[in-house]
Amino acid sequence: MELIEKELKQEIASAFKSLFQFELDVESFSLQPTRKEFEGTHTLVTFSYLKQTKKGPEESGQLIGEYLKNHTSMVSDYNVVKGFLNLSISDATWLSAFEKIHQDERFGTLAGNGQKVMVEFSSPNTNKPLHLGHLRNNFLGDSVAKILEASGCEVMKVNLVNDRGIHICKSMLAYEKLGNGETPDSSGLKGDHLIGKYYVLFDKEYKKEIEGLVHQGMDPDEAKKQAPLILEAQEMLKKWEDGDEKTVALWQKLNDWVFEGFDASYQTMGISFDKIYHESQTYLLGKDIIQEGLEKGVFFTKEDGSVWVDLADEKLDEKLVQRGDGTSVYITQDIGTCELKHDDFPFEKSVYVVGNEQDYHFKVLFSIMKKLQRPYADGLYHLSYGMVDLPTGKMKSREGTVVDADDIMQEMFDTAERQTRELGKIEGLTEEEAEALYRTLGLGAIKYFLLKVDPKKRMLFDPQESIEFQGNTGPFIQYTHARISAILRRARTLEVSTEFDAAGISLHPRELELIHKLTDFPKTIAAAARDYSPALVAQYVYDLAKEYNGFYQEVPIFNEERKEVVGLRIALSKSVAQVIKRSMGLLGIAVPDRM
RNA sequence: GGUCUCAUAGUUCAACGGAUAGAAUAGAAGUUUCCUAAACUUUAGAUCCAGGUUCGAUUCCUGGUGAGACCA
Repeated sequence: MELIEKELKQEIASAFKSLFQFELDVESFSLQPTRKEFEGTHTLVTFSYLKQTKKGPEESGQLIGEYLKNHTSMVSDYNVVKGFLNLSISDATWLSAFEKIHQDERFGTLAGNGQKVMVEFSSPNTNKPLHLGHLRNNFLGDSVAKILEASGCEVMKVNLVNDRGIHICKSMLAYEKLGNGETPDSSGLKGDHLIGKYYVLFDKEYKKEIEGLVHQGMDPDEAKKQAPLILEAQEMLKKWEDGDEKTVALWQKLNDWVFEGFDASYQTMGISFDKIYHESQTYLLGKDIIQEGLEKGVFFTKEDGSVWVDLADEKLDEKLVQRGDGTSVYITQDIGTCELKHDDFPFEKSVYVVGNEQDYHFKVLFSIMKKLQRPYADGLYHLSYGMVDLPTGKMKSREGTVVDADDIMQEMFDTAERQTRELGKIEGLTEEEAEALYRTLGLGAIKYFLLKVDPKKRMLFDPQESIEFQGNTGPFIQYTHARISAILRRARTLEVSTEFDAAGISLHPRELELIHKLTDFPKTIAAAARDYSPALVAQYVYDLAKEYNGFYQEVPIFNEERKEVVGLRIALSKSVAQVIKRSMGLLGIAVPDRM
């Protein structure tokens, strides 16, 4: 499927066999792209094979290069620089590879492999709205799911909502005690924002109480535990767990508002889930598995009755899995939920998109599942991502110093609108079309910005400067697509043929480079799926778009005198547009036909 | 105290152990009678420090420095 490269590897393997009587494993060696300053497109590093060839690096390269040139029509030329054998592929080979791409509507989609993969992401708390960190999480999860699907997996996207616990009780308490009974309708606030407001309010009042107690001479740590508000919140949590009607009703009402708010945000983001789990339904799970673990000797009990697992041999220390009074800790319900998820959707792999502050937690969880001998334990994967920093410092939701997800997206839409108007690009568009375009561009910008960075690294988000529409950005790629669409429209009105005759054409270096990039698409999907890395796709599509812009600038596409060449270039443009569209689709980004 | 991440141009990001460490942006200089200038071309600028492994280290190992997270 990887066209050219795979065949070339086979030719090289047979060269090794014939020249050095050595069986080279086609899977185990890789070719590198040739650096720009040298002739050729594929490079074999011969340093690695000197033992097999029993010759010097340059002589080995010469021998292999000469053999390939004489024995296969694929290789048109070669050159050797030190231990690097640079190969040039014949135009005919490029053209026939391109012809396959051009004719394949679904080019890049890998054949189904029957593998089931679950991807869990988003996982919001219902006491506050989504923020910038959630955007990175949501876009990552959504994109990884799409990439896995394209690589041939059957994917199920799930969201585990944290809708119970002390933090929700804080919002509930503040709403009841300090609120005036306002609703999303009466306040004009989205449900999640309304509840978030009370969460911040709780914290403010709570801090006041602590200060007061400390002022009276109480130890600060003690004051945090003794403040009346926190005691009340704990009382409320207990009532909730006991099923107190009034408390549950309040909880239900506020949660419903929050979910309405979340749904609106998800819709704006353009993401969806196949299934939603609620912690209020799952928080008691896992206890039976603790029992099972005790019986199997995976866990052990301490004097106070608490249950532990010893992971010292993995440098993970001892970890509590159940308290002395028999109540659960976080990991208990995660063990149970993991099992539940597998019962619902018997996956080979399960990906958790969760921030890197939980690295330790997931190491422990996965280790426990292995010790419990779950057959799927090896397929569990924590897609850990770094925090998104702001220039002003850390985000703190309790203090209200977060960048709100809805606000950011709105800001992006506004920026897109302003820039589009400034460039005078809305002529001929209806109001709705223009509005849709702003959204497509704004969303493309923020998604691309968050996805192009290696997930595991922390990244900086500067609302003022970071989001640009020039350079390595979503809109740059979207623009390239729109530009090609314009060319294709023009081609139709001119009734120029997009057919091409491969015979006797000598490819322009820019064309060759473009075809080369196109043939890399399936390889990119495979790599991105293997590493769970949308960043690889982003990098790929940026390179492709950039290459196309260079091509566009340098090579005339509409040329009345050489129709057959023109046809080929239009066909090439069409394939590039198609691959851009598919690649951006993997990132969850739409590409407009005009902008 | 223990464990885990990260460290690259002024800034934001790249680089299966490979060639002269790439982009973008900000800076300097150019390109629109011709398919969309949200574009293109030219230019200047970087691997935290000290060892080790080898034909070759930004990458792997050890120690240090700095930033961050987690565990009790």
